[in-house]
Amino acid sequence: MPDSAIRPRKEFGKTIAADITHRLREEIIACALAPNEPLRFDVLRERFGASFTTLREALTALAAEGLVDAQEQRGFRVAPVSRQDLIEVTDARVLVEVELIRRSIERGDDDWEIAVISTLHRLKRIEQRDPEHPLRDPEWKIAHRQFHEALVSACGSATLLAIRAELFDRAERYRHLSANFRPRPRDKAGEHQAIMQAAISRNADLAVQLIESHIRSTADNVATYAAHLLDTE
Amino acid sequence: MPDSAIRPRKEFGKTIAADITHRLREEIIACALAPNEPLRFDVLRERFGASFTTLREALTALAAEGLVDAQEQRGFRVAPVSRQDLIEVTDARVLVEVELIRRSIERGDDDWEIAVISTLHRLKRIEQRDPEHPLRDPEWKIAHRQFHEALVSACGSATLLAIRAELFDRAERYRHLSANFRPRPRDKAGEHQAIMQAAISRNADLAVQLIESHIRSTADNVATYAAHLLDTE
DNA sequence: AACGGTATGATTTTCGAAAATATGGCCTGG
DNA sequence: CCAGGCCATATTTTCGAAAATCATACCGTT
Repeated sequence: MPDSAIRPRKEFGKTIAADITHRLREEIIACALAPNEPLRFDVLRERFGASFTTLREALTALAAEGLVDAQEQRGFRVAPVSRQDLIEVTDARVLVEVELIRRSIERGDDDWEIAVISTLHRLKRIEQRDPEHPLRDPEWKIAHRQFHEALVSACGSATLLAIRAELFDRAERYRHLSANFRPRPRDKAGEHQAIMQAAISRNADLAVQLIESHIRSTADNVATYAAHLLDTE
Repeated sequence: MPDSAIRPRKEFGKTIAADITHRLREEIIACALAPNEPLRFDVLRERFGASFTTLREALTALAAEGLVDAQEQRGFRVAPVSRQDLIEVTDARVLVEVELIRRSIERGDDDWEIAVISTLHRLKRIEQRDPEHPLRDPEWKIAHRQFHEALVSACGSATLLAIRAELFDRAERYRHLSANFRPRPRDKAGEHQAIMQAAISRNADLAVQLIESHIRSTADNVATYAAHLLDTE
């Protein structure tokens, strides 16, 4: 049969709702939809070509993830940003990520080591090929995410990994927020390399320390260069 | 005007969807809807008197909370239980709760102390009045939840509190799971009292230690008395 | 002119029908 | 008798219209 007769437009998941959830999440994280921006159904309907209820389902899911703010009877909007929220997300990330790194270093097997090494390798390749601002490169974003995921992938707790993933998304939105105003990326390549080495050599204390300062210094960077976007009243 | 003319049936939130989310969550936590039970729309439609899309929205939200399992194109079901999941939830709770207790003890003011003391007082009152199995008493459940919430309420992080609340719900479902098979509740009153005293006297290390064993021993209890429900294959 | 209430338009929220998809039984060929 | 494909039925998923709710401008009264 002809495969693309009408094509009920599904790219990510199997359901349209899951697909739209995915696309909306990406756009919010990338700040293509700005913080606080109202998410009106007319607009979304035209933009994503789905019906009210399907969109509503996607927005509800994102509200549970903390990327969307649901105001009952008054619609949805992109979750606001604030210095306080940035601090909370950063602290929570440190708490969780530190625990997961420790567990992964303790439990990780050969496959884990291979995953850490190879994801870092790919990340470095992309950085060499294209040394400009990495956050604008979708490939870099994916590789970066996969490296950090690989680091904690051997922790053994799907529950904590899910929490970690949500916090990572929320933090990435802040990184995008400041990306346009940051002068130059600092030496992330070196930091990633050091973290990898500490992890592979099973030096948990060092890895934890490096991860924590990696997370915190990134957040500090955001806080300074996106200050004008965070202190709004 | 006549207030209950037709009454569009809204008890909890302002929207029907939020109300149904709330009611469904309660029933799942209380195991009125058993783990793994399929959540078919016909049945839910009759039970909650809402339409497909409204129910779908509620189920999607609960899926994001980890209480419902969404199988694309094959509907929803109550999230399964397992020994592994119980361990993960318990470990995650310890990680988060310990951190929040520390912060609350450090930052808590007079109002915090009052909240901790008064919520414990109410809890003890209810336990005296009705010393049988407390999980069957909705008032005890609320009071118990409020005491534990009060303990961490001064932590200063809405983000971590939200994560904590989700984990608390998931753990409470396991407690209900074993409630019917547990011979007698152990001395929770004493444990709560000790935790309160450690917190109020700002003995963080002791409070942390007590909370951790409180959480872990409850989980151990569940693991033993609900063993036949956890080791299914 | 200021205030309060009301009508109007805009927007969200809910509904049940219709389309899409999965499930289970049946039939055929080996 | 079993395996594999096909049709019928059950169930989920999506849609756009209709109801409910909110926001705003208007009008009359003080």
